[in-house]
Amino acid sequence: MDKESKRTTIYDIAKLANVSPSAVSSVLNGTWEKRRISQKLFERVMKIAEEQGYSVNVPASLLRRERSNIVGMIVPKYDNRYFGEIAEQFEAMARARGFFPVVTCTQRDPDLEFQAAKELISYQAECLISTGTTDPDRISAFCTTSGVQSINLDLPGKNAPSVISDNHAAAIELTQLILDRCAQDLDWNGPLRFVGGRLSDHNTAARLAGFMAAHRDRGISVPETHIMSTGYSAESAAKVLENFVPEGPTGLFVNSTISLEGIVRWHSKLESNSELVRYGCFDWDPFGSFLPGNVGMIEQDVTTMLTKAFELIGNPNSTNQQILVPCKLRVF
Amino acid sequence: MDKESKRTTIYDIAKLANVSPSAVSSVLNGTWEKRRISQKLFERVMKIAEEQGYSVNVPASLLRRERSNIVGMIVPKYDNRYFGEIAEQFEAMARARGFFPVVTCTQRDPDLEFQAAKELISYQAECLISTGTTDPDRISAFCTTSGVQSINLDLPGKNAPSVISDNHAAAIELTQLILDRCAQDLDWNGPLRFVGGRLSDHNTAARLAGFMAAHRDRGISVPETHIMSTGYSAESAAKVLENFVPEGPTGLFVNSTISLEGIVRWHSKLESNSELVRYGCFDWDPFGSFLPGNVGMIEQDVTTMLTKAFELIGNPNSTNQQILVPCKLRVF
DNA sequence: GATATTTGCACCATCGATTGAGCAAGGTTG
DNA sequence: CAACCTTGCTCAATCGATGGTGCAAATATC
Repeated sequence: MDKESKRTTIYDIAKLANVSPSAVSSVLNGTWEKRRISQKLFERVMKIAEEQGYSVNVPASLLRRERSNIVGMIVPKYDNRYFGEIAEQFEAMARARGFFPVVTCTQRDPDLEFQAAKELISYQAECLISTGTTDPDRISAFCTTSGVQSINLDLPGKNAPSVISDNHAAAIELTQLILDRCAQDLDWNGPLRFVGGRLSDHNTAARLAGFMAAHRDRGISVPETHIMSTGYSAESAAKVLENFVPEGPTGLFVNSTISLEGIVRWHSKLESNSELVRYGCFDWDPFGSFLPGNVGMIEQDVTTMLTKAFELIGNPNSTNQQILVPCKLRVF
Repeated sequence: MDKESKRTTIYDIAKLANVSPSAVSSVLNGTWEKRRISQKLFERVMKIAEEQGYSVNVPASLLRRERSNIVGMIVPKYDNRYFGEIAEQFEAMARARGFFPVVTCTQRDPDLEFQAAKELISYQAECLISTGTTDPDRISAFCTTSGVQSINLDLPGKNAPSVISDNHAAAIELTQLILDRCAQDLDWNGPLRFVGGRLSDHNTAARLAGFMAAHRDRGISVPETHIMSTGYSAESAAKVLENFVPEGPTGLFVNSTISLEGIVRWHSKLESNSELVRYGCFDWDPFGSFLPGNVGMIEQDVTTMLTKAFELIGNPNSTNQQILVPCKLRVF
């Protein structure tokens, strides 16, 4: 109880119960029956342990055991529903499977991502899930060297199995929806503009490909100036449209909720023709359906993605395949 | 490189470099100069360590050292900007201060909260920050027994210092804003309705007190039926208003973004008089300003709250005080 | 050139928990 | 009652890293 009092150990309890530390250990870690400790001693030790507020020293325990049960996850941001849900569900699912989840947020910074990965491995994580990581291959390579399993989520990599959304298919659906609504509401047939994201990133590329394919299917050609991918931030999305004043019907394919913030800001400030704007967004937000002009959003299937990811954990013969998970189109 | 290859240890490196493990250890943990290891040996060991992809076994290291530098945080949800920012900034600030942050999300489940707290302590966390915890005192009590510092964030407790928003003052401001807008836009003077949250929870109580005070200041009495606190969920907020059809001007004080979802859903489905509704929300969301009828939101000052919290860490003579942090009113 | 000092490392106990091996007391079997 | 089994524990090595202590070899001092 002193400031100086160290946490109680099995040795303290052993002394109090007048038994050996190994007996205490087996009581506290559940192997007491296998080790033929009497019920009576079990109860005595448990009582003392509770009185003393004992809790295992996990690091010490880890040192001796073979498995850590720690599963690490790297997430870029917590500022949207998608990553928030990934983190939340990952933790819940990991716990349900007897793992100890450790999630860390790396701000889309490749160096921080790598650094955090190394830290998680230092803490003896058995598996590392890299979510939306800018440079997943560097992390996977390091994991391989360290003998740690790694899995990519959301963005694929070459050095580890990847569970990602079927961006291409969903982008086609979303593009069709926006085009349909533009035709229906505005009597206008595109082409749409593609806003947000990074062309160098796999997901943006796949979505853009779907976007183009949907246009191609309808015989609509998209001028290069309509591809406005300037990164993942509300500011850059607002900026790229700053000087764009729609002179007639306009349709936008918005690449993320973070870009959507910029779009909505731009849209709300339009002095004219704002009612001639329709857009859809790849990613879901609970307030999305109340935004004027928003015709629908893509909700990625986090539960299925994580389920697939957990199926890979501890499965050493998994190849570096890409597992595509279909998305859900939410129509407003 | 085998599946079976254990991670490389200082002993492996020692063998390869033909030196003692303790020399390797001091090279790798930075104490080599103090321990008078030659520059030459330093370089030799570092080279081998890199080639072998060595990374410290933190648990083993922790076992021997006195400090773990682990700071744990419990967060209820990642489904809104407030907690998302808390988690994100906590991690960044902890890293900047040389700590290893571990955040875990406990779904507003008191048992899970307690369980997670115990786990974090087992992992030798030096300090535990309980954010928005239903039963913080139970956790603080356990921390005290275990000799671990604990700090409450967002919701106060009696057994540990608490850093919380000045809910009362901000609620007064928000209530005044909504009342002003109702008067201005609708020529109507309240009383407003108070929706969402739990009356048993300190923040809801403080906000309600502010809400009532602002009404009292203007000589407006609030009927009991206007207090509609039915918990933290969009469903319950929508449900409590399900059968309420405004017959004239209506003003709402919404207690959280999660409740706001329900409110907006209700509002968007109104068949008449929806233009006679004004509301404000205690909590900020980037899409909030685009929601029709929303006159303003309270943004809690996460950075200041966390700064205060970090000032408490390692400060044993901190009393179980409540530190109030002012909020920012965002007017739309 | 003898002594003192510094340099450069190795040795070993230790942190707390785990676990294979071992052993004494009591019980069973023939 | 001897041989054997079961019960109920204890002993001691071990996991990987750390750091106090010690000790040769190299260098400096007079």
